[in-house]
Amino acid sequence: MASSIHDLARHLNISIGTVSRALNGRADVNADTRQRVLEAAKQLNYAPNQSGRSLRQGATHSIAFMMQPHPGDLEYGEPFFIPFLTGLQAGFAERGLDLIVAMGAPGDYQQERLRRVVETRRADAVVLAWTRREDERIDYLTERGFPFATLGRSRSGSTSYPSLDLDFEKAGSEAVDRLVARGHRRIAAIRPSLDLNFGHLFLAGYRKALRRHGIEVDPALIADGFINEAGGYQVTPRVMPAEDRPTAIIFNNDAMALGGCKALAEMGIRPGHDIAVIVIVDTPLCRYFSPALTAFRPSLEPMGRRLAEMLLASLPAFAGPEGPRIIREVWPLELIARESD
Amino acid sequence: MASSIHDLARHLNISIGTVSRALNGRADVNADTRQRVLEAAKQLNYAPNQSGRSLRQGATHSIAFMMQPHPGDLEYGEPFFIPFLTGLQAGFAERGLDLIVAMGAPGDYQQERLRRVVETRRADAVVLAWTRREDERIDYLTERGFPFATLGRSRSGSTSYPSLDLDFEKAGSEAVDRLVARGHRRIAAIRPSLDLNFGHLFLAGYRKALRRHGIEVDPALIADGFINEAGGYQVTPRVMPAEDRPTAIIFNNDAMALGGCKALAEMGIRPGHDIAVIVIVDTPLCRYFSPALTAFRPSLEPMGRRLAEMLLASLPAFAGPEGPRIIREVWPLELIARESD
DNA sequence: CGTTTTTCCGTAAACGTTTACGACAACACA
DNA sequence: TGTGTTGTCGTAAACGTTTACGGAAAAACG
Repeated sequence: MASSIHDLARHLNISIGTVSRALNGRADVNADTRQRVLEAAKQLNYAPNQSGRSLRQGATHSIAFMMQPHPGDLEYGEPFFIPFLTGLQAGFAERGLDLIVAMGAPGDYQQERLRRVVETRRADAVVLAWTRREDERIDYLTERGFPFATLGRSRSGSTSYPSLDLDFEKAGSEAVDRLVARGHRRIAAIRPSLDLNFGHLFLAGYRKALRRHGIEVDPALIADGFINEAGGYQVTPRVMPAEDRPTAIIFNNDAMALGGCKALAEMGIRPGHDIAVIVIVDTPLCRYFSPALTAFRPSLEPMGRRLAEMLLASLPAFAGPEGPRIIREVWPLELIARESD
Repeated sequence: MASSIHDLARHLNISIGTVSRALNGRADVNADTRQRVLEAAKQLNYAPNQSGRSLRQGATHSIAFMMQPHPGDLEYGEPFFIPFLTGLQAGFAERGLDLIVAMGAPGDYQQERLRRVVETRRADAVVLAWTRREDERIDYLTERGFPFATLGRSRSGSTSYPSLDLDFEKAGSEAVDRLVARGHRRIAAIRPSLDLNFGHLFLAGYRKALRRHGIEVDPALIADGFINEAGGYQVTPRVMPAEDRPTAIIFNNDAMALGGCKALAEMGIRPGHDIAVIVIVDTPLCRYFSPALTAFRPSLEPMGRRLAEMLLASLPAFAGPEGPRIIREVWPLELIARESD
């Protein structure tokens, strides 16, 4: 059915070795021969069998992005996703690598899927997202010596891997600054209950800024819940006591913000009127919500592209002449002022 | 580094053939031996090298989903995506198949990427989305004899492949019925300008329903544009003439609807008050938009799961004892009444 | 006990590549 | 002419599996 390198060689009356060398651009092949091989390859539309190549070279020429829908994403759709992936794939494609996104079932935290990818050598490296403070995936990969990069930092695995993260601490801090400048003193914070690292960073920034402004941190104004709309809906009322209510809320996640706003509305509290709302990571939903939510926006597509570069720079096979190096970056979030604060 | 079947065999003092047979559950291996092999495999955490397996078996054990972001998706995020993929991956995982999402750059219509996947035999079959009326990808795959299934129908490639589609014709028709029942007579329709098949189906349903109600189809009330927010924004004014304006609009796409509503708002026409709006494919954005948009909702996760089943049923290697069969289904869309109509 | 069947396992080929190695011819140089 | 160099190509091994085949031992059977 599909043509192999043997067909090509037979068709040209030369050996498969020469065909392979011609195709791979090696120097020791006559210019004429190379030309003939390339033409014949196009004509028979031959492309080397990936399994054969991988087996021989010990490299799959593909990078796996471990993607794990959270429970609730089925209704939500995770709009964060496509722009980042588009950049990531572009960054790898430039170096001839395929991006494969490896999915698991929602909620099972990838460990099993990750092991499969690594142990069956389906990819040459992996990209992790949703990093946790203590992340067993990172521990596993470092222990196994398998190359990877992360979107987000972690305390696991020291700092011996490339990582690209957003400055959630600064964003949390800036959100407080902005609210305080507008006269707010009682500011609530809502974040995911998982060990997700950005939740910790955000809260650190929030706390620091409050102290800087001489405002005492009130534990009653901090809550966490499931990282989805239902989580926000469920947990928001907890930071809205009957008396001495907060006048502002910062949500660490867009889905939680939407659920939270629903809860507020049901309590008769109008976001943007009776209470100020700021969201840390902007998505299209923040823009279309009513009132449009003030939010901090990441530049996802460039981030994807950059993380691909960073991972490749750490791999001996792809690093430049100066050798592999570990790059770690923290990117800013840009405040998009809208109507909700 | 990574352990091979040879290591395992040496460790157990048996031949690699026996190891392989034990691992693959063949009958001709002693129960004791099998037990020992399985334990040793777990202990050395051995998993068969995929490249080796694929090469020998001529099968990659993976299915490629061709995903192609449209221009504009970088801001939009395509929320359709994750729920469908989650179901798709679940359906394949049950049969031991990996789903790999093969991405290309935005806008270049996959043909190149598809060829690469097929010719380098990176997957055993592919799943196509965004089918067009005349779809060169389908032509290519049928001509090449490469197995595939589609989300959406097409006129290409006869009907010799499994396909799962939504009943856009019925939805278009029901949308008109609903609007007419509420007293509307001048109803505009906006759809994507690409040859996307669902755009044709929608319009057919729209036309049929109008005629059924004795309403003449006015070409001035039908327009098409880019399938994104900018497209909707740009094209909606064209169906809003100064006199004899439509009192309702049906959008064939959520992103276009959001852009269209923005254009309407700028013209001083309030969706849900001054004009009725219905969207054919619901996404979370329709729910959160203000006014919340009445829309037709697909059940994406079950669709993904079902399409996986259907593709597998068409493959000799996975079909049941009754042999492979081509299943084609059309699923209904459920009307979610909200505030905009 | 002899013969047949069954159970279990080892051997070796094959999948499609890439690449180290060596061979051969042509050429340059002294 | 002899020696070394360069350019080009063929040969064959190797990557890690799976599997057809055959054989030896054990079991079943008469």
